[in-house]
Amino acid sequence: MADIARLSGVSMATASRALSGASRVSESTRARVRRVADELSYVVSPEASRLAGGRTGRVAVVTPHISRWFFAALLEGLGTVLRDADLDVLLYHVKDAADRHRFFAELPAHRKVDAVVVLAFPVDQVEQQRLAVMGVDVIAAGGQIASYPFVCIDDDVAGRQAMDHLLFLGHRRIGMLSSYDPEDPAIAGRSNAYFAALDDAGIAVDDDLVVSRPWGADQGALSMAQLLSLREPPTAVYAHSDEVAMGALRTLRRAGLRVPEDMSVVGIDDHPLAELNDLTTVGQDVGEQGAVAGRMLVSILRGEPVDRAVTAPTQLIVRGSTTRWPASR
Amino acid sequence: MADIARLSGVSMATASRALSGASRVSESTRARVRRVADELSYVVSPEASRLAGGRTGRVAVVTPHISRWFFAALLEGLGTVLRDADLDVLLYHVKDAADRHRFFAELPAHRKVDAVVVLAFPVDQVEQQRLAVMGVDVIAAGGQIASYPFVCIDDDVAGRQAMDHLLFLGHRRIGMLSSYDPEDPAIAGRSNAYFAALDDAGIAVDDDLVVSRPWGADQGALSMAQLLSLREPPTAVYAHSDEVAMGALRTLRRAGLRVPEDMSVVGIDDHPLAELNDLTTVGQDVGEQGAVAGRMLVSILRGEPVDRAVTAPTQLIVRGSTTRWPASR
DNA sequence: TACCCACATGGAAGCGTTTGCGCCGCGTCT
DNA sequence: AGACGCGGCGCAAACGCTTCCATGTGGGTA
Repeated sequence: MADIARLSGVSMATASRALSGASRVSESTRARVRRVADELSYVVSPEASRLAGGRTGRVAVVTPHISRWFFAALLEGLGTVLRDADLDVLLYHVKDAADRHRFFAELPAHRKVDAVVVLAFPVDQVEQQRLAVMGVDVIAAGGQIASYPFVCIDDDVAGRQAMDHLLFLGHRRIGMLSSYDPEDPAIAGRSNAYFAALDDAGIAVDDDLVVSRPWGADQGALSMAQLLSLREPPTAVYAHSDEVAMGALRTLRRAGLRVPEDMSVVGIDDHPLAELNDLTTVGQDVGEQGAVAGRMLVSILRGEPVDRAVTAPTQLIVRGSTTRWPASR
Repeated sequence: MADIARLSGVSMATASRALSGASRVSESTRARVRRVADELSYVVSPEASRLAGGRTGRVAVVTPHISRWFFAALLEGLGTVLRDADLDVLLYHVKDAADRHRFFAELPAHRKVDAVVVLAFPVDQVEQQRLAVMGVDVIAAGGQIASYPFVCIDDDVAGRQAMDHLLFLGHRRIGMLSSYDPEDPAIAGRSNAYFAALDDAGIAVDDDLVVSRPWGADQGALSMAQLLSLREPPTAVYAHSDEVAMGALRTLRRAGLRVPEDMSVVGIDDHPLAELNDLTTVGQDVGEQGAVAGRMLVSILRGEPVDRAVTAPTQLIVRGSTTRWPASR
């Protein structure tokens, strides 16, 4: 930087101010310095810059999954906004309990970022305290954590949309393909919706119709099989996510059952491949949620006030996997 | 750091040495300093550390896609290895031509990383020169760039495995669902394999059987439809990727055609949902490729010599979407 | 026993910015 | 016309660490 200051005939102080933005420098000086810097393709050292007092310009994103569509889409939306705000994304993949423990114990992002974004997993009290020692802002995307600002869908609502659709179609015997995932908070809401909808419709819960397995398409296939092994299987199933529903679809196909005539299936998420499978689902715009989270974060870093909670809309998307019961002919 | 030096009764120089690793410090001193640091949950400032001379401990990963399974899986494998090596991942999503141009023009990662990993997209001469001004190591994963060390599958081989399978089953009239993607280098090899396989089998190419569209399941569906609009459709189709193949599967299902009896379908990649659709494919271990790339990178940063090219194995995975032609009964 | 050496440690000079403070000169207000 | 205010700019002190070089100590060697 000393060089470029000399070459543009100003002091380092002025050069710094010229390059770093809105301080009190004349427009002409700024332009000159900028031009010199460009010619030498010079960029300020982020380390030195940060050291001298300032932000790191980096944000940590911690996520339990990367290759799962939902998380990747969230990350994508988030990344776009952060990039536009000139923030770099430091990715922390916390894939299992061991990683998780290590992450919170060692806080690898400590002193490296201005904020952390937690993607769709709950953070317990102890972990929140650890996060607090980093002394940075935290927000949650795709999942809800009371202590931090967050953006996500309302799982109760989404679940109700799916269930009410099934009920409206005349189904009375509805199975639930429930997913549990130690890292995923979304589940409770989606399960609650099932019970609430049934309750409102005056239908008693049949425990046999609720099957719970880890998340995953293959697990969905197994869950569906379990329902098909019942003396009296359901006429429709509500899956916690599209991947699970797609697994169920396979089992149904293999069993020679017709969808939707013999069995209606509804999922949640509107996964890109859901359309291919003609799956009725409750859609959400995951990328947009990531983007909203990104914008919130930028505001927070600017010191502006933000909503502590934003709920993303969900909407039933009717495709060919659901129909009236008994099926009209 | 001054604090922890004082508290452990040593100079800053010694404290620094104790914390940073293998310099000449007595074991007892080191332990004492470490303990004090832990108690105060102190970590060295990466900025200051870097500024004083040293690596950034960061690696840039630049990728054209995030939510596409292949890229996410690559990233996942890569991230795991880099994390174990105490390297942070800075994610750069270069989603379109504009992003791309901006990335190479501004080099946002300049001075921020020790190395950059390019995920499965070609970098032209001019761009390579830009990368060179960053003065860091570059490697490619999931795609091949002659100038840099890389790890990826051999697309010619993978394509041949798929095509030869179809040919072995007796198919003579084989369609190709080709994907083009300005960002994706893999395509040429997969197309070449088609022509080479046909040539070796003494079958003339019928241009009508080759349909080329942008990547994507929905595009695959359209491509398949195009083949079905032929006077004489093929008896089998070879898709450049599983997503495309799954799109084709939908079209076939809608057309009331049976797979594999009426039409065999083979893809490439072994996408997680391929199994659900009982899709025969040529599998590759994408996560492992990412991991290998990560290990290569770590070696390079250590100054160790590495292979400039590693080819990941691929293998035909036979499922239910392919069968003999004419179909036995 | 005297001397050399290796090893553990301390002192201090940077590393490349940002920024508080002060200085200078010009336009304005009275 | 003189004093005041303010914009534009330079000086130099941090920022928190690493590392070169010097110093002191104990053990081994002749």
